[in-house]
Amino acid sequence: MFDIYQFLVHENKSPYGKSGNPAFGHMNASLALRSKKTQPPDIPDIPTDGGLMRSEELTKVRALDLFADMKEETFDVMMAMAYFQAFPPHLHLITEGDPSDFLHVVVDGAVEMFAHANDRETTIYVVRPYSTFILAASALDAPYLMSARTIEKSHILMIPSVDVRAAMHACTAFSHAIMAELASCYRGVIKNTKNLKLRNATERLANYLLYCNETQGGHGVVTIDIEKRILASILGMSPENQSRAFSALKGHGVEVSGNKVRLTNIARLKRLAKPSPLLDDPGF
Amino acid sequence: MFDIYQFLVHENKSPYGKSGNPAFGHMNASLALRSKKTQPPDIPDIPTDGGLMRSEELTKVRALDLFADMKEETFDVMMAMAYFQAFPPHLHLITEGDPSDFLHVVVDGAVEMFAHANDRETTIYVVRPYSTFILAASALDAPYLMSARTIEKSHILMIPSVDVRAAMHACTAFSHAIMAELASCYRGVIKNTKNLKLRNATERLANYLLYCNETQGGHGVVTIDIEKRILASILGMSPENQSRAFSALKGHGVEVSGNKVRLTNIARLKRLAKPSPLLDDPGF
DNA sequence: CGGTTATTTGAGTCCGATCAATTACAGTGG
DNA sequence: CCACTGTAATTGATCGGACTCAAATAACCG
Repeated sequence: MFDIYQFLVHENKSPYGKSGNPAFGHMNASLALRSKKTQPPDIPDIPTDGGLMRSEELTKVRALDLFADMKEETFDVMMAMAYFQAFPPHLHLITEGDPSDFLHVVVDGAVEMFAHANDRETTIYVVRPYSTFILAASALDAPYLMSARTIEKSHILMIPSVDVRAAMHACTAFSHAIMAELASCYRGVIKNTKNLKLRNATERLANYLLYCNETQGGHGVVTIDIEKRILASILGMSPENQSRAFSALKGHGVEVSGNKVRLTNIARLKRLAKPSPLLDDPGF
Repeated sequence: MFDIYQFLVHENKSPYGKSGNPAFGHMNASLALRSKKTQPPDIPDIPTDGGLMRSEELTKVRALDLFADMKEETFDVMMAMAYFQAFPPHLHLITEGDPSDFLHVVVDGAVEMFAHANDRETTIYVVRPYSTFILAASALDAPYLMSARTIEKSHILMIPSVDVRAAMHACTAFSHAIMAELASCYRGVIKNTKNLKLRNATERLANYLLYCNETQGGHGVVTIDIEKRILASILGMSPENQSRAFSALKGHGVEVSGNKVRLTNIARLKRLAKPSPLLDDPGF
């Protein structure tokens, strides 16, 4: 299902966003070769453990909506062209403007999608397993509109875009699945836009907490599973402002300590947040 | 080609947006029946002139990227199910949350797409001929995420979503075209998001003017072909603020009078606007 | 021409960003 | 185990961009 909270955007001028391990922060990903077809850039001085997915992982990838209905043969041919690779945290994976050589599937870890203009940086969304990113660019053979970096140590499956397009022509079910995925992504970004423009910072944070509560069992105990700095980015505010938004929510049944949040009065919080399926529900 | 300036968003609390002919402003569209299959809502007390497209119009529709490669037969079958309808200005066409019964093709006029939340209204984008709207919802059989109203008297072709989906299953070329269109739309909204978040109001206006200049011959004479109020909405600012942004641009080679704008120093304006293909170029 | 709507201009306010400084925290190495 | 280091998070103070409200002017339309 599609998740709008992966599609919230933030202008980020602060120096925070550019941190990371200086040994990796500004390098491109190294890629262990596993196929003959497309040659990925090979930078051998970064430790990696490229190789085969475990069968459990492959099963989960196969089960993605995007691939679930693919013909066996098409899937196998496409996967034979793919690379599976481990990346350290804070590694720059792709750069906006570059040609979209690969469709990426996050199998483990987390990847931050972001963009630049002027001298500002914006986090667009965060991708977690199991899901794909830059499908649109791959499908159109167009340049990336966003850059990507790992947040944590991550395992990523990289399928050459040419092979994705070949598979799409070979298998109707796959092309329909791509279509559905893109439609869903489109709607996600539209919802994100509505969220950003129709709600203020505090309302956005409140809705995010309510959304987390839903996905985490609905018991009023929420764990924020990304850095607050990135969450602020995702929710479209500065870290300082987010801190103040949390304070503002204390009067509405929200208790924060570190990355744990307790919602003690969900009805009250909803009165403030006014959640709407046309804005918040994935898959609506 | 895809146009990001149809995908700029604005929070609009002002009463301006809700104006229009009071006789039509809050009614749903009436539709003259032309086919047996899907029954559109029929509100006969609004004058309409539903009927057949002129062959020139049909040719233009057929030439859309979305339909150009369709099999003759599939196209004809689908079009036999469609309605062609004239609507007066400021007529409310569709409402967010409603099921997406039709794919709309604007053949003449202009349609404003907008959305609500809390008590605010946001204009998402404007559709002009020849192009479609709410393809994503039609393809997924999902509810509309946006509402739509005519800006001017408009001629709109309405194709029942069920027939769009049937055609998509009957014709691979069509499903691929839908896929490409959705990918392009997705990228447009991402660009819009970047535009909104990485540029301030004045920069957004400056880039819009540069974009208009490109599409209108590049001679430094630009006509703004929508109400300034709606443009402000499209560019993500209040009308008042837009007025001030125009003033701010006077020092950068911009002369405004009514809806005519002269760009007397394009290099200077570009220095301010910093246009980027990853943000401004349709089809990039 | 008169009435309506759109645009502009001005004044004041507020939300959120920025700057600066402190506190909290995680990882590192002694 | 505890300083040391660097980053994240919070807090306070200030600033600025954009919104709101109000009113005047301009454009539009019947």
